[in-house]
Amino acid sequence: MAIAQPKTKRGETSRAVILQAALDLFQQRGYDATTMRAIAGHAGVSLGSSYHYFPSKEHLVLEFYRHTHELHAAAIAPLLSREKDLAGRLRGTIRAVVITCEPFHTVAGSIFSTVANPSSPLNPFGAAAKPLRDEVVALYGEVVNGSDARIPADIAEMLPLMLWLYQMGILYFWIFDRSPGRLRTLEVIDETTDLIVRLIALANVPILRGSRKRILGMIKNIVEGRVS
Amino acid sequence: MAIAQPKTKRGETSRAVILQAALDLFQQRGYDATTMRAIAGHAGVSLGSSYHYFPSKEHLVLEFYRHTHELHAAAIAPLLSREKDLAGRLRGTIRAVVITCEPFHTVAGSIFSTVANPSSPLNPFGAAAKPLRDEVVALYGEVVNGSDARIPADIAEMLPLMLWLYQMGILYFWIFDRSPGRLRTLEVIDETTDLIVRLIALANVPILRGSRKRILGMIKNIVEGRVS
DNA sequence: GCTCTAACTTGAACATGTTCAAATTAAATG
DNA sequence: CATTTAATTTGAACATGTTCAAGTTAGAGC
Repeated sequence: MAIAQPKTKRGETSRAVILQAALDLFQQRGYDATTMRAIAGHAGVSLGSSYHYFPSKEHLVLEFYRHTHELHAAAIAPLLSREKDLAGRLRGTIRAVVITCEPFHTVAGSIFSTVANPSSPLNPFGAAAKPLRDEVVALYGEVVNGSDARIPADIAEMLPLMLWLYQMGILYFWIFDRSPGRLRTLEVIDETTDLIVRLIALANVPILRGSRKRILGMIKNIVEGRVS
Repeated sequence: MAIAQPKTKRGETSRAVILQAALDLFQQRGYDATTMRAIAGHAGVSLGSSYHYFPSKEHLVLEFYRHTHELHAAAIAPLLSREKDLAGRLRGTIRAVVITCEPFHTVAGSIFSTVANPSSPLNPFGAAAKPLRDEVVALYGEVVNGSDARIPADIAEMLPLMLWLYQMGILYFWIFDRSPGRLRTLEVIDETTDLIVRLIALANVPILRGSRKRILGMIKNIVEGRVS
């Protein structure tokens, strides 16, 4: 059940070659059409060997996610060091998510369901996904903190986590998007990022103070029980 | 692939007995632990016979949902004819959802993932789920329209659909909720329903007019491409 | 170089969702 | 009642994720 970390050169090679085969096949054929036997076959190892390094097919998906996250982080590095406007940073970051994931669009649907499953070890709120989740949330922390926007402290505290959630929402929309070039998703991104920045600015309006406090308090309360 | 409607007394009986066995076993053992062979066995029919009436195990889940929806609708009927306050109607309705679903809490997790899968015929945004989805949205229409709240027309138009989405969000929270008596979910319901009503009232504040129009326009735009 | 142990590898076996061609049943038709 | 036809039922067969006991390999300790 526990993931066996390779303790040998040979083991490392095996793990790497299995993972690479899995990534290739997922991308080529999609999640469902990629059998564990095919992965093992392409990797040149036996079926049982794959299970030595990856306790289940789902665990290979987690690596898949890590892979796309690294692509994404690399893609937005220039933007984050150049752009200071919050809306620009946010829009660029989220656009880069769907652009990075575009080659995996056909895969994404079936993967999403395994990930949304609360009883799956991979679900985004669970323990196994924590390291990756923390990385993504930290990335949004950088998006927020590197901007010249002046954001109230109580909002700034929760914002990265909420943007991570927002990103998942966009991805879910993107999965369904059949428009050419995924234009509809890009439109929605432009509109929502603008809106988010606008709402943050509005949060200081006196009449909204009360609701703002309540919303933030509630989110904090909710988050503590789940993503901790 | 297409669902075979029974055309005989005998066929109707078979379908009913299979469905009943499935509902029982799902509730007793959960989705994953209930095998198609067990369902067939308990129903006293052969494995192949089950597939004659239900193209897949997932299709049995849809019937499970319909079942809980009917329980829910019956449970809130008295409330809807008595209570006129929007917050009260909303709170009571959503509370009734989680209370109705409580016996299925252990099942719900694994079911959720099959339903969230965009490639599944059962995903809430898809065609197969439309009849049931329409019923639920209509129910929220009744929650809204039967209240004495004065709601701007543009909001009233979208509100039932958004409340349906809100209900799904609550259910997703509820699935994770391990607190005794599922108290945390009930708390969140109380807070969020209040908040929703408050935000609807705030939507008329002049400074929010612009954002309100944009948000509603965007939601309308999004919804048209998916839940149509 | 030999031995021993832990790491690694293997493939058969199992469980379960799904398919399908053949057998059976029931009802309509004459 | 006999025949025909469509509906229904069946269980074997298949694909695939997963497990596991047994075999193989490589490196540490001497």
